[in-house]
Amino acid sequence: MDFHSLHAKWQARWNKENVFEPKIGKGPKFYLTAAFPYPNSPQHIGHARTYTTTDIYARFRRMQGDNVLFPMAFHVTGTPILAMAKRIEAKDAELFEIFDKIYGIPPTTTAKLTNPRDLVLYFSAEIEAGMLEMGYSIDWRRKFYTFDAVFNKFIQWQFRQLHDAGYITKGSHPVPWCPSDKQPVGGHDTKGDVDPELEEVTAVLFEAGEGFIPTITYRPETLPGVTNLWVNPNAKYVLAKMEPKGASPRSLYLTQEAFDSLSHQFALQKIKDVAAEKLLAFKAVHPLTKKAIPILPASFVEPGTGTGLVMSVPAHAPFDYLALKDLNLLASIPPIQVLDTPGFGACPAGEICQKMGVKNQNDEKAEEATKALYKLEAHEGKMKAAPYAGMNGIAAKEKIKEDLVRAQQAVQIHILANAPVHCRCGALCVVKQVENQWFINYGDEKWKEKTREALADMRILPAGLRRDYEYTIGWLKEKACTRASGLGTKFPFDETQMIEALSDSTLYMAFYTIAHIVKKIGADKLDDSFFDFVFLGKKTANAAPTADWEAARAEFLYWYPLDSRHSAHDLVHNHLTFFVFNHTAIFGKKHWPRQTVSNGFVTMEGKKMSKSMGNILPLRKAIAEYGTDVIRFVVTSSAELEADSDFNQAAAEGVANRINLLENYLEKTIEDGKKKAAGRSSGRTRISRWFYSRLHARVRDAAKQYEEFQLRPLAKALLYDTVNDLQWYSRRSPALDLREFFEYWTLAVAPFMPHVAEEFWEKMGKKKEYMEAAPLAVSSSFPAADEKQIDSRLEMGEQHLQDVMEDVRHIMQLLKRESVNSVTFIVHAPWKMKARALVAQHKNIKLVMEEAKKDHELAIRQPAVAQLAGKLLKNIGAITGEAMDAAEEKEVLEEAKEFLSAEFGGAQVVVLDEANAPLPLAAKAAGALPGKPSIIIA
RNA sequence: GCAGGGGUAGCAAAGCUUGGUCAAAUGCGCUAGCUUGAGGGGCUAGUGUCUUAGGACUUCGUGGGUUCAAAUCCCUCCCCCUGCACCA
Repeated sequence: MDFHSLHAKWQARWNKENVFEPKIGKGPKFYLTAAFPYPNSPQHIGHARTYTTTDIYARFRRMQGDNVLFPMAFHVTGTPILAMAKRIEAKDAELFEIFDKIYGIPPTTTAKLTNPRDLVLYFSAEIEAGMLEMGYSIDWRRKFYTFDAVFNKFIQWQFRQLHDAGYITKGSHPVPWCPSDKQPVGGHDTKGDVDPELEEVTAVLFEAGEGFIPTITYRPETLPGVTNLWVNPNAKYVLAKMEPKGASPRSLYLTQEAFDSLSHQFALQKIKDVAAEKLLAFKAVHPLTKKAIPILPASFVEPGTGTGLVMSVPAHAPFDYLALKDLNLLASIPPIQVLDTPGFGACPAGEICQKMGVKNQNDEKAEEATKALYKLEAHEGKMKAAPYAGMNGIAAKEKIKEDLVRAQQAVQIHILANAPVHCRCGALCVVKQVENQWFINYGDEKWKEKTREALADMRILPAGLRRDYEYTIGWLKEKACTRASGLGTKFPFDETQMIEALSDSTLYMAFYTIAHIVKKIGADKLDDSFFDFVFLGKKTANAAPTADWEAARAEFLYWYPLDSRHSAHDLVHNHLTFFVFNHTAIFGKKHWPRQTVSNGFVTMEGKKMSKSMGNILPLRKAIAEYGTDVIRFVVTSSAELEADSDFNQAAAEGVANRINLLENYLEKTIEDGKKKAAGRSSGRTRISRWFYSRLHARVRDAAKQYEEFQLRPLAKALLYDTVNDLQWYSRRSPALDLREFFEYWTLAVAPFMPHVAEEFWEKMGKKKEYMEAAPLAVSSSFPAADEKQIDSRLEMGEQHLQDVMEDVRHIMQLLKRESVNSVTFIVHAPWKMKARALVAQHKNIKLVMEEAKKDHELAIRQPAVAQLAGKLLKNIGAITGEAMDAAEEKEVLEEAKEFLSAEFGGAQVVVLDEANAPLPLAAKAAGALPGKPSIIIA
């Protein structure tokens, strides 16, 4: 089949008929959206999953008779697009190569995309083209960009609503920061695309010299065990005045590096330089014991980490222990044990170093030992000294931290856990405490409650994600909602700030409903009273609703609430939860969302797609290579909804081959149909009734599977199992009766493979024999199974036949026979069925025999019954189900005699009853069981 | 650390809720045969071990337990993946 000409042909037809541009007020509605794409590069095959899943659902609902709206738009808000344009302007070689090698964009084209707007338009056009080629049933009239003036008006209205509700707050807040660009940095701003990780640590203050020595630690609970402090003898130190919020000013000793970095977090003033030697001459005062402790040199202290000064706990920190050992001071500075851990003595750090063979502070294994000991002591270690005695490491840590901060003996500082992180500009990133930061306060308890209420009424797919939503609602707090730069919408309460990307994408589903009307009205004519009217039904005295306003109001009321929201599952913990929050903040309960559907990602030949691996398959390239319907099918059906699906060549070719196979059968069916008189075939054979029983059972289950997004089992049934059935049917029967099959099958797979379906539908001709006539598959009704044709006895019969054939082959194999002259089947005597039923019922030989005595037929052959019962009991599970009786078994075998003979190379096939088996076969015949006839091959 | 998910035959993956028909679907791969001018494609059989009559035995991360019966239920341990925000 030529998939490529198919796309163009049917997409043109759909467009001509405007099938995807629904009008309001027509029948039951269904409104669904998928997370809009971010056009900073072309889309790859992974992007196709969410939209294809959504489209399959949209097409299914349409065939169920719903008036379906599926819109889309482009999200251009935020800084990644700016960063991308900047990299292009800087002629970033790596980026040019990725575009060239992976996406086939020539460097001359890339070079032109230095303006963010041009970049957006270029990539969004590319993405749109890909979506059109994928055949998505999108209403394109509603497309917009989040930097469009009309959308800006909408978002500003949304933020004023949030503000009025009291959900907008202001405060200060730490962010990863580039001191050279003077901007917060995200993963896309850093060298190697590393995500900067913020971490809060405790800096304990030791009085020394003219001020305090702050030492950062992850383990404040070990403070009682501090014997000394460490200074890097090669680092440059300064004395600086610090004014922390809510605490009195202090003079602190820091490395120059720490001073530079921490001045972004605290108000710091340098007083003077201090040489390391000078520090080493001081004594420090232990904040708990008030004892004087020495300050010693150590090479492992990194000047750029934390404050550049470290406290020493030789009993519990391998580095400290090793450094003291290296200085030969262990004797004069004995380690002080703080935590008691099973399996360890008075100096766990020393013991673990010995156990692991760690030599000195420069040994790589020291890090490993530190982690191992920390993990152990955190859970199993018990604090020895009051007031923390008996607590484990984790509990003590929190308590001590709290106590120290309250006593102003420690301050909390933020560091980058994965430092050093470098900005693309080359500068070292730091943590900056941003003042006057605006937030959306998702921490508001009443709002959380409302959101939980909304969630409780929503359908969440996959169902297991509900707990993720609940958890997310629980831990969300203030979310910074503005940034200094980026595309998008200006923050209405401070127009120097831009609303950031996760905050302007929580309510746009409502905007879609009116997007096409708003475009007509124009941004300059839009104000809050318009949105108040359309979304909230509020009339303001100074603004009388126009016809356009009324039309917009009608659209919103018709389409809302949103029936289904789709995205990949990584958005649950932010976007999707924000989306529910914002809906509850602004709309009444009847407009709260109904459902979310989250899918996994797509891997490529079993591996995660990544730029560095170069295994990204651009969507349009894939379409050109494999065809739309093949991609739609593979991407959505090769894994369960929540799991990652895999795109691989073998699977894609497998799907294409099966489609081609079906097409061949269809061609033949159409040929045969022309020869024969039209009309339903009558007098179907057993095997063809079997085939239709299977088909109708699948069609019956299909609707539910679409509704539940069980796309993998559904796809398996519709394509793989169906093709296997077709092959068995054609093996069993010389003539095939497939017209009805194709009519049902074509419509049942149409949501998955809309182009193939249309082609098949057209080939079958306008006059339908089994289905309601409809010009296009896309606008046909989803088929309802003819349940009268479903017959489990037929399925049992074919299964029996296959079992019997397998047994014959097995016997032949054991006898090393290549061919046979005859195969004789001896069907069990009817009384055995009775005995079987008793065994299944009682599962106990004694009870079976007692019952058998009451039945004349069984009573007269008790030894045989006992023997049979013993045999059946061995595999009790095998006989709990329904079974065919002797007559049915015989009928199946008799009917298939010719077929069996052909299968066994023309052997004579004989079917006998146990009762009338000839004497020489009597022993064999006696072994016949229900479901397992005796087989004699000769 | 917190939260969620997972470990099944060469690979991928279903089964686990509701224990028995599970040596365990299905696809891929592999082996053999047929078909085809070759290849691709298609068809058939096989693909844990042993077995000259359809059988037996051992398997579903580890170690225990419950049960007549466990991949499925309970407990221990080991290992892997994802997310933890200001970033789309």
